[in-house]
Amino acid sequence: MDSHHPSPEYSSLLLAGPRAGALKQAHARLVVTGHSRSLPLITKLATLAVAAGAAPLLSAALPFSSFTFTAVAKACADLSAIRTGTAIHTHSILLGFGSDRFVLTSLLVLYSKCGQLGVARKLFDSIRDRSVVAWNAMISGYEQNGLAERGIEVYKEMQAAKVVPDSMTFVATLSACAQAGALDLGREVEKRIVSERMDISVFLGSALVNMYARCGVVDKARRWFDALQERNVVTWTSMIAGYGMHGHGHEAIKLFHLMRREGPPPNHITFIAVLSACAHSGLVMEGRDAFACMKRIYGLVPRVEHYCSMVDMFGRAGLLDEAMQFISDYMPGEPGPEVWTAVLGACKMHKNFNLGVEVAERLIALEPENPSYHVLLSNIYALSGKMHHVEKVRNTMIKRRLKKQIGFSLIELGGISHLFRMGEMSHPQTTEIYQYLEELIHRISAAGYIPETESVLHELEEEEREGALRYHGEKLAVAYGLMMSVGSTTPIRVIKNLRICGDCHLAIKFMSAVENREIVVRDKHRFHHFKVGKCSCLEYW
DNA sequence: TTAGGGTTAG
Repeated sequence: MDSHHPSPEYSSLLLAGPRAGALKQAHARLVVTGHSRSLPLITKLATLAVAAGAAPLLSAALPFSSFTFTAVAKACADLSAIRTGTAIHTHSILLGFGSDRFVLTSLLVLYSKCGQLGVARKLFDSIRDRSVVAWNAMISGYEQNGLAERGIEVYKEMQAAKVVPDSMTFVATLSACAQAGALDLGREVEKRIVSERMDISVFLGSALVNMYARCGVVDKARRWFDALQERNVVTWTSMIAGYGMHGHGHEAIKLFHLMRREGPPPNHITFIAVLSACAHSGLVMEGRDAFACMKRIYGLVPRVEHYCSMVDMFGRAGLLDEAMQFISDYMPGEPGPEVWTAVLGACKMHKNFNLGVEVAERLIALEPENPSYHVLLSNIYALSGKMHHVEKVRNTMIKRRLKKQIGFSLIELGGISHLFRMGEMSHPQTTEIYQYLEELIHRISAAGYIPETESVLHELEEEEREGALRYHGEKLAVAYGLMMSVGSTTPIRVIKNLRICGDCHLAIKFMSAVENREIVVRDKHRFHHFKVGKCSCLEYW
């Protein structure tokens, strides 16, 4: 600025003088005309503001920079303060930072942490010359919000755009693969990491262990675990959880003991993994021990998840009385729906209908609009043969317009995912698939398979009841996988978004035997490894 | 000097 010829802005400040109201107007003018970052102008403004006794004006007048916005946006993201964050976003545009890529990336993160993926994606698309950081933030944004497939798409777009990935790209993408069960892509990423001789940080190492564990290749996960230079609590927890998820409870406990001897101290999440592993393998004594040492040795106060796991463990083992006792003796406060769901699961498993109905009704009273509780109640009624009650629950659901989640199964062949809903007809090879499935059902029936008709009663929609069992998505997906790989020995891998039903579980056991193929199904919560007519879950699901 | 990361389960 030429001090001999004051600019109009400078003049307007002089004109305003030490008067708060006039200074506010002058400041607004600076902002609007884009001079709010001019140090001489701001200094003059500050001097006059102090003279006017209007110091609070000052903080608002401090010069803004991209640093200000990234710092504040990050703070908002950490606090999930979306309202303040949105205000910051507006300010950044008004003050001329609307296309700053640092600011835009930090806002992208803010919106994705607050679950607003649509806005995050718009910001991402608006960034010119996106840095690798922006790409990574978008991939992990989708992944963290449960939209792993979208994250994978972004990774593929990134490859197509020839952006050079860094280790964080791989960490985020591996996490997306783990969530989506995209083993093929996970392996591809692993190949890149290895061939580029990338430094395997503890983050990247944990991501690899986690990917293999959650994609159903536990031994490969363990090989990575053993090969890592550095392991932290997350690495250990991923591996233990991996064992638990696959029904290898003893391995999980063994690793947990090793961790206690020579690893980092376990945390809350480690204990959830350990307790769940015990619950799914019938290791009640080991679970009790773990729960006790959690408080006594590690000073960790059990949370509702831990209580749930304990109840779940007792329940699965058929110790319903102990489960109820545990709730009343140990759980502080009123037990919430999570705990009752665990009890209900046990009632269903061990055919304790009276307690089951009581608990289900209690759950519906707690959350009347939650469709899954109605489904559970109807399952209990169906199991106990009270068909008129099943019908009643069904009618309630229709009246309240409660829909249960639509199930689907995925199978990945040659890097392409094929999706099957129940009775799926849109696949180009539909006719062949159904024909193959029919033959398969014929052969497993000859081997002794009898459909579990009670499962069909769980289906609440009218159209689903018509021969529904026969054409569940998982059966179609498995049939497709088998049909497309006759003569091969590689396992068939299917991912399902809900829990597998009893009938499909039985049918796939038979399929694994008559086709002599290993079939791996990942359902909403666990893995089922079917091999020569047996499943790794040992019916503990 | 600014922006991005790995874990549980129902």
